[in-house]
Amino acid sequence: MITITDVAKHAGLSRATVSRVINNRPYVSEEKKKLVRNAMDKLGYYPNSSAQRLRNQKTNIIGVLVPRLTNPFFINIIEGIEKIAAESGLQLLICQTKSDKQKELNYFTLLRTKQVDGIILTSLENDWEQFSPYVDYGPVILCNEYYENATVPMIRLNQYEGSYIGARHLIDRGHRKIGYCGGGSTSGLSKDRKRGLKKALEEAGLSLNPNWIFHKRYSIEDGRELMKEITAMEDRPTAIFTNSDEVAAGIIKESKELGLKVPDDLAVIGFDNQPIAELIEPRLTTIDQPSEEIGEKAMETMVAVLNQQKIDTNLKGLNLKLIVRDST
Amino acid sequence: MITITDVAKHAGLSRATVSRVINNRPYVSEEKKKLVRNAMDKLGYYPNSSAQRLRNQKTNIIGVLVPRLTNPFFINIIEGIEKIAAESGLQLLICQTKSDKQKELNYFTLLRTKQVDGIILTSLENDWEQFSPYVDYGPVILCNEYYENATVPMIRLNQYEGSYIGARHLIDRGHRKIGYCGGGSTSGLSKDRKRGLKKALEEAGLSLNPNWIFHKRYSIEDGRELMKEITAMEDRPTAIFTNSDEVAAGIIKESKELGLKVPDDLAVIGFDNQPIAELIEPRLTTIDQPSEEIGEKAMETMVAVLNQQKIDTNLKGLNLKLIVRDST
DNA sequence: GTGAAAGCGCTAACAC
DNA sequence: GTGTTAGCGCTTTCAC
Repeated sequence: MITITDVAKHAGLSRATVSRVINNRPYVSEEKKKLVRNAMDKLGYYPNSSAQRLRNQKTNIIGVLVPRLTNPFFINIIEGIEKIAAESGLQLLICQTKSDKQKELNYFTLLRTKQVDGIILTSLENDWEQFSPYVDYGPVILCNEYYENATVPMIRLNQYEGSYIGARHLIDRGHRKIGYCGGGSTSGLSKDRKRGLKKALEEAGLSLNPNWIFHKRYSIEDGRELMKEITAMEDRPTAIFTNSDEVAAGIIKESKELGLKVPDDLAVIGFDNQPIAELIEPRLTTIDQPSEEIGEKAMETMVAVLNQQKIDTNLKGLNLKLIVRDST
Repeated sequence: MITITDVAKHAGLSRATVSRVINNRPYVSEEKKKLVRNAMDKLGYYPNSSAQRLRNQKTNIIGVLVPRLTNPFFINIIEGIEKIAAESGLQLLICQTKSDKQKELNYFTLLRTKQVDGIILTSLENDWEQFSPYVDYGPVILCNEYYENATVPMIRLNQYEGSYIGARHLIDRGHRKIGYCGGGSTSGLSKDRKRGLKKALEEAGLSLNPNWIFHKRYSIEDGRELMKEITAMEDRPTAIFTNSDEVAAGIIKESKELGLKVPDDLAVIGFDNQPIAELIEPRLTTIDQPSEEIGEKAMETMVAVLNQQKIDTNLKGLNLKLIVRDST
């Protein structure tokens, strides 16, 4: 392996000077700079990042926790994060929690072992109480998910509003028996979505039937199962509000096998506005989330925090948009 | 920050002994082991990985290059890679090349700056000639894509066969005017897919019409554009063989807007067997690829290489399977 | 079994 | 402007 010492020798200079050139530090004459550059080229020198990291006590890597890579919504967030990261010369370490509490917590050792300079969380499995002790080991930022009482910066969407306009849409379409398929965790997002729905129902003099509340459904397959469950009920909702386009797509797919018509027999509203929402038939009415945008904001915030800038921890949420298509 | 020195002091022992305990080395008495463990717990000590990496001259990180994270096929490969990586105590650094030649090449600096111990490539933008000089900087393994003349281990699928059975299926259905939408790069995969198609055509006394060959289409949007192009032709194919379910889905979607019937006006065959293939209507006939499996094999090979085991560079390809649904 | 000491490759005071 | 030197936190001879 070629080291800085080799380059120094080859250029007839000291390691300090070579280091200055590598890091674009001032106080090096053009002449010596050229000498160093030549030596580096000739020897094919590349600085050893482990050594740099040990010396500088930072890695320039940010850990990004997502539930799973199969969900386009999180890929979009990553896209936004990556864009800003690249601009700031930071790398990403992408970690799948698989929606597992323990895995999520374990990834905080990245911070403790100094493998990353900070962590961005896009989903939350644990309660804030579980997290809070880990937050001392380095900057942590929440992106998408949030807690009311967390003390770290949170980049969030206006889930309460989003859920409200979705529910209103169903009510305006004449539905009075509305089911809900949502997270059911203790996070702010999860609570706010349910709150928004309830608010809309209440305003219309309706209430949320406990039999029509379904938790922890994420995938297309989950959606299909859910549809089977619903079909088996005596008293069925006429519309269902879901937490993701995947679940909604599963419901629609299964409804066809079951010989039921969407939206006539069951109206379905998704969440995310993924590509699949356009592809499936009937096309999915859904709530569009500016996912890439929150990714960008989260990373910008991380950069600010790493630069010791003070920032507001609880930023106001961005707005969501209802996309009306054919499933409602 | 708590260092090994702190732990040593606290336990009243030397740093060497602490290090032995951390790394489960023999020749430490149970008594002292306990002393060290207690000190580590009490102080909340975690070893600094930059220091470990510098000292050990390895990172235990493998770089994985994929074109983009939005493609489920590559996510599946990653899933397989990750499974074996976890078992071997290795971490993954996932990198998107965005199908950019330069970006792909740039990621090899990860190897040169010792940020990763090895690289797994799942797609190829550059020719083998471009790559070969970089291969000296550390272990490189090809997974999915391959070159005939490459000197690195290659985990591959039997693309020639896969393409052949797909084309045969189309021919058996009575099609004589078959279009092809494929990579068009110099990689073995790209060449073999075209070869398999040509072989099937030849056997049936047909040939590939140059007007019906389309390159570099990857996304749903690309598929829609492609369908528009095809529709605008005077002499149109009656069936099209695509390189991915996304493109195929785009074709189907657009055909509906255009008022054309799949498969009657145009039969479409996909590649990958992604979730979308089941969801879209008509459901997609496609070639199933054991993507997770090649990911696993690739990582197993990487582990073997890192352990200095000799391995065969050009392993025989795994077989592909035709899934017949409604689009053909 | 245990410890002292050297050194992985790099950067940054500090001296000149 | 440039070089000398110390040290980031860790592991591993080598001596005892």
